[in-house]
Amino acid sequence: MCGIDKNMHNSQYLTPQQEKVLNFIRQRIGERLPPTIREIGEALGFKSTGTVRDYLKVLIQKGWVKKMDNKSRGIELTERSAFGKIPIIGTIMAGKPNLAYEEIQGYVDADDLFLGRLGFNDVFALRVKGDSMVGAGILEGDIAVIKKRPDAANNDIVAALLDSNEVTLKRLSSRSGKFHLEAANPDYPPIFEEFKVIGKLITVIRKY
Amino acid sequence: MCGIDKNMHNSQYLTPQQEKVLNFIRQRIGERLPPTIREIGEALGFKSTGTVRDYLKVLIQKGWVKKMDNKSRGIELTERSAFGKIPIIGTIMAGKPNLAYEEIQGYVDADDLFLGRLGFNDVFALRVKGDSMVGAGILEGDIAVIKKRPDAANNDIVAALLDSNEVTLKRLSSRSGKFHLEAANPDYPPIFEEFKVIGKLITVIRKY
DNA sequence: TGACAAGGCACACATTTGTGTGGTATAGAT
DNA sequence: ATCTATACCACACAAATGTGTGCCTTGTCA
Repeated sequence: MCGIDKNMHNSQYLTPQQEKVLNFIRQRIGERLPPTIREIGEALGFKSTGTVRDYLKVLIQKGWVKKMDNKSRGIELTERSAFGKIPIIGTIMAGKPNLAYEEIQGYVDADDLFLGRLGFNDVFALRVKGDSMVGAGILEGDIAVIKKRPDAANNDIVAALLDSNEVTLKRLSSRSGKFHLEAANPDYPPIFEEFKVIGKLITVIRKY
Repeated sequence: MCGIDKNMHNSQYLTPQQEKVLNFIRQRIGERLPPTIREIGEALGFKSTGTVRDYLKVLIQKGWVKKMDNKSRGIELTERSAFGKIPIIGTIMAGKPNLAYEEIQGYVDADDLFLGRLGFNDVFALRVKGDSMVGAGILEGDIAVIKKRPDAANNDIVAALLDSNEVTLKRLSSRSGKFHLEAANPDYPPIFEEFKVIGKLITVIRKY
C-alpha cells in the first residue's frame, strides 16, 4: 500500500523522530504560531509535505495533537502536551505532607491565571515594595496583579490612591462604619486619610 | 484616489471601528490563533477583504499591530496591545507608598514568568496545603511552581520527596553539615529524615 | 466647493497551505 | 515469505489566504 499509517499500535509512546516533530510544534506554538506543514518539513529537513502529514497523523492518532481541518496553522496541542500550561501534580500538605507525586490533577493555564475572562485593559501589575503586607503573605518584590475598578468589598486587598498621589496596597476595612485601609503588619498603623480604590488584588506572583 | 489610507494623521488614537477590529484580533490571538483577513471580515460583518486590509494598514501605521508579509495568520500584536502581557505600572511601596500611577515600566509576560527558557517538561505546579511555610509568605492554597531536578542550593525552598512517599515544600538547610529540611513556621520542627529533592521553587502564585 | 479621512465594496490574481494519491527502503515480527 | 511500522519522497490539486487595483458614500474642515 503506502506509508500513510506510521504507527497504529503503540498508543501514546513516541519514537525519537516523532518526538522531534512534536517538540518542534510545541516550540512554535509556544513562541508564536502553530507551524504550517511546510514549515515543519523545512525545519526538520523533510522534503515532502507528505512526510510531515504522516507524522501529524501519528501524533493525532496517539493523542498528542489535534487538528482543525482545512485551516491554515490548524495544529493544536492536546492537554497532555500543552505548552504554557503547567501541570498541577498534587497538593503540598506543608504541615503534614501527604500526596503522591506524579498524579496530574489538572493544569494551570498561565494566561488564565491572570486574565481569566477579563478584558485586557482591566488588569495591570505592581511590584510590591516594603513590608506592610507581610501578614498577608505579600512580600517585597512580589508582583501584585490588580483588576481595575472592581467591586471591592470589605476585607479585600486593594490598590488605593492616596491624596498624596501615591499608590499603596492595603486591606480595605470598614470596622469603623466608614472604609479605611489597614496594613497586615502591626508596625504600620491604619490609614484613615482620603483615598480612592484603584483596583482589587486578584493575584500575587513571586519569582525566586 | 482610493480608500487605502484610512487614517494617516491621528497617530495612535483609534476610532471605534478600528478598536473593534483590534479587539477582535486581540481576542482571537488570546484564544488560539491570529485570525485571517477573511475571518476578521466575517466576524465583524465586512463583505470585502479590502476593507479588512485597510483596517490592518491603519492599525499597523498607528503601531498597534505588526504583520508578517505573505504569511497566513501573520498578524502580531505590538507590545502596547499585547494580550497575555500585564503592564507593570509601578512599584507599591507598601510601607511608605511612593509611586505615580499610570507609568508603564515594562511588561510581565505571563508565560515567561513560569517557563522562561525552560523546557516544557521541567516545570510543574503544586497546590500548597498547610501553614508550615507562612514565614516565607507561602500560604495554604498558593500554587507553587517547581523546576525539576535543578541545582538546589542551601537555603533554597524545595519540593522534597520523603521516605513516606509524600511530597513537602520546605527550605533546604545545611546548618548541621548535612542537608535537612526546615519549615518557615516555628510550630513545625526541622525534618532530619531521608528525603530526595524533587525540584526547586521558582514561582509562587496566589489567586484571590 | 474641494480636499481628505473614515468606512465601506467588488473582484482578479498570486501565494500559501492543506490534502490526496502513489511511490521507495529498511527492519522486525509471524 | 509476508505483513506491518518506521521513515522517507514526488507531485498534483484544491482550498485557504494575502495582495493589488479600482470604485462608492458620507461627513468635516479650510
